[in-house]
Amino acid sequence: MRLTLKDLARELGVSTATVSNAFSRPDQLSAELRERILAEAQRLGYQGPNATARSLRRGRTGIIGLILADRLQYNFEDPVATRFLHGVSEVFDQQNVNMLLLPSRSEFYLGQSFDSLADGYIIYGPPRDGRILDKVTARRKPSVTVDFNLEGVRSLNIDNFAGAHLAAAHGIRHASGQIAVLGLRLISDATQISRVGDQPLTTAEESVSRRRLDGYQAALLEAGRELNPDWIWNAPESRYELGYQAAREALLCTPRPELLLCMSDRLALGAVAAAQDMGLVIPDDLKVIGFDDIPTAAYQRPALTTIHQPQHEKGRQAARMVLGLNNRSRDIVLDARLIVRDSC
Amino acid sequence: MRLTLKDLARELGVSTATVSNAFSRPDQLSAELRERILAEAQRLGYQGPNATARSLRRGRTGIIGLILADRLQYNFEDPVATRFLHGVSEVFDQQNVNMLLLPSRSEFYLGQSFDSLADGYIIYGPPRDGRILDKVTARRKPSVTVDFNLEGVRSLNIDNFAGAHLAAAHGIRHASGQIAVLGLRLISDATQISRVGDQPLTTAEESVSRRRLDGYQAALLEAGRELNPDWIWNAPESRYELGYQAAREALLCTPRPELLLCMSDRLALGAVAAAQDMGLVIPDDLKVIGFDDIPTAAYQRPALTTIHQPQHEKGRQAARMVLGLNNRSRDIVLDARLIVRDSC
DNA sequence: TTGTAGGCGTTATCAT
DNA sequence: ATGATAACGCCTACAA
Repeated sequence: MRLTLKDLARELGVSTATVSNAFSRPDQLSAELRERILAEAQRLGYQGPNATARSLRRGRTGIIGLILADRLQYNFEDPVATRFLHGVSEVFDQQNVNMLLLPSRSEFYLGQSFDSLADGYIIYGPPRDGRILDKVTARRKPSVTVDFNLEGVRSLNIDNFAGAHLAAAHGIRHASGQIAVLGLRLISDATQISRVGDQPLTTAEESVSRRRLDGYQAALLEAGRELNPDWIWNAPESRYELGYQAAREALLCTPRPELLLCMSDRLALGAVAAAQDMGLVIPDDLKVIGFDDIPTAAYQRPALTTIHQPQHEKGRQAARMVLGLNNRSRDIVLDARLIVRDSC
Repeated sequence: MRLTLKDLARELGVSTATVSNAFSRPDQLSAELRERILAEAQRLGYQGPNATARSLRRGRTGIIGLILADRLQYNFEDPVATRFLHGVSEVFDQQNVNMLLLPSRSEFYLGQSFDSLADGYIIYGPPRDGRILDKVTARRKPSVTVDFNLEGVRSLNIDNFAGAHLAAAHGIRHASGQIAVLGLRLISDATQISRVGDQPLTTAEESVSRRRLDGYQAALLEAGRELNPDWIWNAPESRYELGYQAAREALLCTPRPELLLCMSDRLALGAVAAAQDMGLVIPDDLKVIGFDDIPTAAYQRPALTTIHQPQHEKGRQAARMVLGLNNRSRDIVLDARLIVRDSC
């Protein structure tokens, strides 16, 4: 059987309170007694207070939950997510906080409700199932939404509208012909590439991508140009292959687009490959602008012109917000900036 | 004040047991009553059983701890680690298991002992502080060590010796001149690049890298050649810049090495860049072989010849082992294989 | 099918 | 400085 604090107390002939103090509040007992207790614990193989019991009693666990919009694995695959997590973990590391990774599969929350284990939540992207959000907000624990907004919860975003605006404005300065957009999650529940046309789009509140689209459109409008929904493609996920596929479709249309505005670098990199495989030269025959500024965007030849968003810093900020280390502003919006390289 | 199961029971005029069953064991009560309870819970804003209390009572949490050898952030940065986590999370996703990421900072375990929260552990790489391992093994929970071995704990490794042997054997078939090794964590507590010389090395038990070194040496010996410790450089971490720096040092020596055996692809990619910056042409002037086969190794020009290790599969296996889904063999060793590309 | 009650292992409060 | 004791919120025999 497992040793408990009580066993140890009995063995030593002291009270459980004292043993507890020996581990958790050294100032409450004499150094000498504490020493004796710790030594005995060591000898008997007692590993310290049971974390579950302690959490129950104390009302907190030292764990922050990260609710990830996508499948868990996606977040280890996509450099955008990875860099965000990297930033979060940097702060958690410093603060001795544990990170519980929670996918947003609804079975999880609706059934098991492990969620109450965490002292707070970072919600990275809008969960597919909205009921999860209800659950989290009902807990009234410190929470931060990232890349979307939720009534009554602090949020952290980049300025997607402005970023997209920069991209489009730069793009049309260099391309006068047809423009196509490779969008990301513009349509709920899509599972494959599709031309947007008259399908209903997500709203600006719930989606980063929609705000990017609005940014593109505003810039075009200001230049007296227009973006027909038929020239917008939607990808359900930010993946190279989907970018390749969508770009291929777009580039086979007439008139062939001269500018591709892509809502992620991974889509853009796929698009570049597709163009090259069709014998097009970038940026001469086709200009491509990405979004995110992932590391590969800079390595790639031609290097990708894109919008930089500070993912790592975003992660750090999110962590600081949820831990209450950042009590200044309520909502935070970080800047996005244009990085001009070779593709446009 | 927070609602508890008891409050809900009182409100409804039923027993706490019934309410508990409504949430956790639907078959124990009439569908009708359950419905009523759930509805009332919804109405009052009761979010389901408190996870901490439930865990205390049940003795398990549905959480698996991942003890990461390095700083937490390193694991989101290094593609080798990332792909491993990706594999783990794939299985956890399916099995409705939560993943608690634990860095191996000792303060954590020695003081707070949050560790007992987990139902089991995957220990990815040897923690810097060995006492952590004592703590974990003392808990007697299902555990798996990855990339190292620990008495009494199931382990998962790739065949590092064989992999390195393949690399070296291939290398000397194409290069007859001087050979240099860019090693990884061959020396404990190193914090920067250093030439190994007569510094003491880690043992084969505790380190992947040492087994790789043995593999290199065995292959060279079989070919009647030798590897002088003066031609081995050590990097404390697998990073591009360290590879660059070490390679630069090595390539400035006389005779200039013709073959670089690198213990990670990131080191190798840095080495390639260093060589190119020195005006060397790969593979004509210098041959480079990496280890890991990270995605970039294939993209890069010249594409990197390297040893493939199935990181994703390794993650899946580790997850299956710790969850007891894999009751066949005790220890597992996965194959590594040579991928010949352009750099050698 | 539903209710009663003891205990999971701690820690905080209040005595002594 | 140390001890006694009552929670923390839930689950599960067992009884009804």
